[in-house]
Amino acid sequence: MSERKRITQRDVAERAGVSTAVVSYVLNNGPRPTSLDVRERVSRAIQELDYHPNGFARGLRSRRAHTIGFVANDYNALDCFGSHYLSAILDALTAALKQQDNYLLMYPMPIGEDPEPLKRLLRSGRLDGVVVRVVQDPPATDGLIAMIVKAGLPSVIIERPASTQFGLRSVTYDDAAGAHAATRHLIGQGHRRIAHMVGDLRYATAQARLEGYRQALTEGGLEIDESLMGRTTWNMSQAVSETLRLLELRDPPTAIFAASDDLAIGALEALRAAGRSVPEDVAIIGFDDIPLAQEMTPPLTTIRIPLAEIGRRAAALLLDPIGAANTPVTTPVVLPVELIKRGSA
Amino acid sequence: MSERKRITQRDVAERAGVSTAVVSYVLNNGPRPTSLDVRERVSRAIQELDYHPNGFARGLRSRRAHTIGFVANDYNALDCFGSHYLSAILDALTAALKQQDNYLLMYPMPIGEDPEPLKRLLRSGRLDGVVVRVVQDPPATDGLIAMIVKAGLPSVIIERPASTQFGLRSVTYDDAAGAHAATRHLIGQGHRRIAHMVGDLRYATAQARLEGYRQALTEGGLEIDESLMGRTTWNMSQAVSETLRLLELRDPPTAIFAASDDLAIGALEALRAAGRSVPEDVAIIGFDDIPLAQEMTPPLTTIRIPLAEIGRRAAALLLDPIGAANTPVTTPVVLPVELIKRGSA
DNA sequence: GTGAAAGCGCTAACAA
DNA sequence: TTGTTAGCGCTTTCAC
Repeated sequence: MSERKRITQRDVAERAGVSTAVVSYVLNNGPRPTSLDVRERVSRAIQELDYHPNGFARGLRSRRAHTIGFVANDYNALDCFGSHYLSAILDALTAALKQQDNYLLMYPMPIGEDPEPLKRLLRSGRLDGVVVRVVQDPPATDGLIAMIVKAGLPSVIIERPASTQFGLRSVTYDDAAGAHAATRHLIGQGHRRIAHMVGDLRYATAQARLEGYRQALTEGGLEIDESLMGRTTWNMSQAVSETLRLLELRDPPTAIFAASDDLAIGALEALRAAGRSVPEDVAIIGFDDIPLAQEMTPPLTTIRIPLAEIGRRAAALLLDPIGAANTPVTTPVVLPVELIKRGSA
Repeated sequence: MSERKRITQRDVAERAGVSTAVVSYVLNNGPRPTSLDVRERVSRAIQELDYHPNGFARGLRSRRAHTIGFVANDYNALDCFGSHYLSAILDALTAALKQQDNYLLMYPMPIGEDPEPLKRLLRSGRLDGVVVRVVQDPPATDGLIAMIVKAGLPSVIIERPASTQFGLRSVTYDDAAGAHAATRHLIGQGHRRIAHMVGDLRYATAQARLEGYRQALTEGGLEIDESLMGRTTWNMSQAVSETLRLLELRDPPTAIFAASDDLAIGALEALRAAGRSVPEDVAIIGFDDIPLAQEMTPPLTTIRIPLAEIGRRAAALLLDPIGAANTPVTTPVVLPVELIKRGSA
C-alpha cells in the first residue's frame, strides 16, 4: 500500500507560514477568528499537500468522536439487521447523521450475548452517542439498558421503550393504536367474527398488537375468542396453516387482522388456495405496509409505520444541541401509525 | 451525564504498582512478556477501577483502528441500505468482524454525491479497510473506486467488480450463470417461448441477468425476441402490466424468467388474475430466493444468492493476515448461485 | 521482566 | 489576530 509520507498539520503550517494553531482554527472555522489572507494561504497549502486531518488525534484532543453507535439487539446474530424495519430506519438515520458530519458505527448485539465487548466500546470514548434498537419490552432489556446508561453517553432507544427509571429518550411508534385502528376498521365494516394472526410473542411488538386487538374487540362489545387467534412466529407458512385452521372452525371468522404484512399475505394465499375471495368472503388487514402490500391482488389494507421518521428523530435527539445531553429528558416520542385503506378490507 | 473522573492507564499503573508500559503489555497480551504476578495485579486494578482504554489514544499510537468502513453506493440516499441483499450481507459481515474485535462504520454514498467527505473519512486514519458495495459496472464506478484505491486502504468490492486496472479484491456472485441456469432449466422443460422480466437496467445485475438469458436462448437454438422482454425498474406492478402485455401477444410465452423474485411474484399475481395457472399454463422462475419465495402458491422456483457468504468472505479478505494487504491481489472471488427447484417451473 | 520517556497529531489555553 | 506549547491517553523504544 502507498507509503507516502504522512502529511500532518505541521506540514501545512510550515508551508502556509503559520502556526499549527492557525491551521486548526481554519480547519474548524474557529474557535478563534482568522484573517482572510491566512485562511487562503492555509487552504491552498491543504490543497497542495492533499492534507487530511487525523481523526484519532482530533478525537483524543477534542473528545468529540463524530460517531454514533447503533446497537441492534435481536434474537440472533443473523437477524440483527435482517428486518426491513432496520433497513428503512438506517437509511434515514445515516443520511441525517452524515448531514452533520457524523458517522454510524454498527454494533449487532444478539440477545444473551456477553455484554463486556459492548461495554468496552461504550467506554472507549469512540462514540458521542448511542441508538439502541430493542425488540423486547422491559424488564427484559433492563440489563442492557442499565449498562448503556451507566456508560454516560447520550442515548436514544427506538422501536420499544425502556423502563422509565432509566430516563432514556425514546422514539417508538404506537403498535397498540395501530392494531386497535385495524380492528375497529373491521368492526366498522360490520364484522363480528374477527381473527388475529398473532406474531412471535417474544417480540414486544407482537404482544402490543395483540393487546390493541383485544382492546378494540372489548370496546366494540365483541367476545374475545381464543380460538380466533392464530399463533405464529412471524412465519408466513404458519399463517397459511393457521388460516386453514380458522376456516375449519364451526363459526369461522369473516375477517383477519394479521400482525404483519407477511402474515397477511400468507393468509391471503391460504384463502385463495381454499377458494375464498378477499374481501368478499374474508377481509384482511396487515401491519407494516411493506412495498409488496400494495402489489397484491387485492392490494392489502394495512397499517403504515413511519420508519424513516424514527431514524430522523433519533438522529435529531442525539445531534440537536437542544435535544441532546443539555436538556432533561423530554416526553417520549411516540409516532402515530396510519391506516392505509386498500382493497383487502 | 456522569462526570466521574476519567480513569486512565496511569491510574491503573499506580494502583498496581507498575509502570504504564506494563499495563499496556498486559492489556494487549504483548508485545513483551509479563510475569504472572504482575498480570494479576494489573488485572485486579483494572477491575477495581473499572478501567477502559481510550480508543482514540490507542488508534493514534498504534495506527490500528479496529474499524472497517462500509461504503454503500446506490441511486439515492434512501436506498443505500434498502435491499434485503444488504441486510443479509451486513448480518454476516458484522458478525464476522466482531469475532475479531472489529467494528463496521457505515457510509451511505448516493450515486452522484460529492466524494470529498468520503475522501476525508478514508484519509482520516479511522479505518483499517473498506468494503465497497456498488450496483453499477465499470467504468461507471471508476471515479469512486479510484479515489478509494488512492486512499491506500485494504479494500474489497462486493456484488459487482471494479475495473481490473485497480487490482481490487472482489467478492461477487455469478449473475449471468444464474440467469443462464434458470433459462436452460425452462428450455429443458420443453419451453420454446420464454419471456424475461427485465430489472432496472441501471443496475448491472439486471444487465447481467438479461445477458445470461440471451446467452442461454442462443445456445438452445431459440430465437431472441425483443417483444418477450418486459422492461421494469424492479417494480412489481410493472411486472404485472408487462405480464398482461405478454399474454396479449399473438404467440404468447409459456414461461417467464423474472430478474427478481419480486418481479416473479408480480407475474404470478398477474397470471392468477388472468385466470392462468402456474406452472401448467405458464411456468415462472425468479431470482434471489427471498423468504417469501417458498411461501407462494405454488412455491417459487428461483436462483439463490449466497448473501451471507459474501459478507463472510469480505470480512476474511480484510482481516486475514494472509488475505489482506500482505499478499498480492488473488483471483476474484465469484460465488456460485444455486437453482432452487420448487413448484412454479 | 520492568521502568522512563518519547512521541502519535491534534486542540485550546496562555501569551503576545 | 497570531504564535507557543502543554497535554489528550496510549504504545513502544531505549535503558536497565
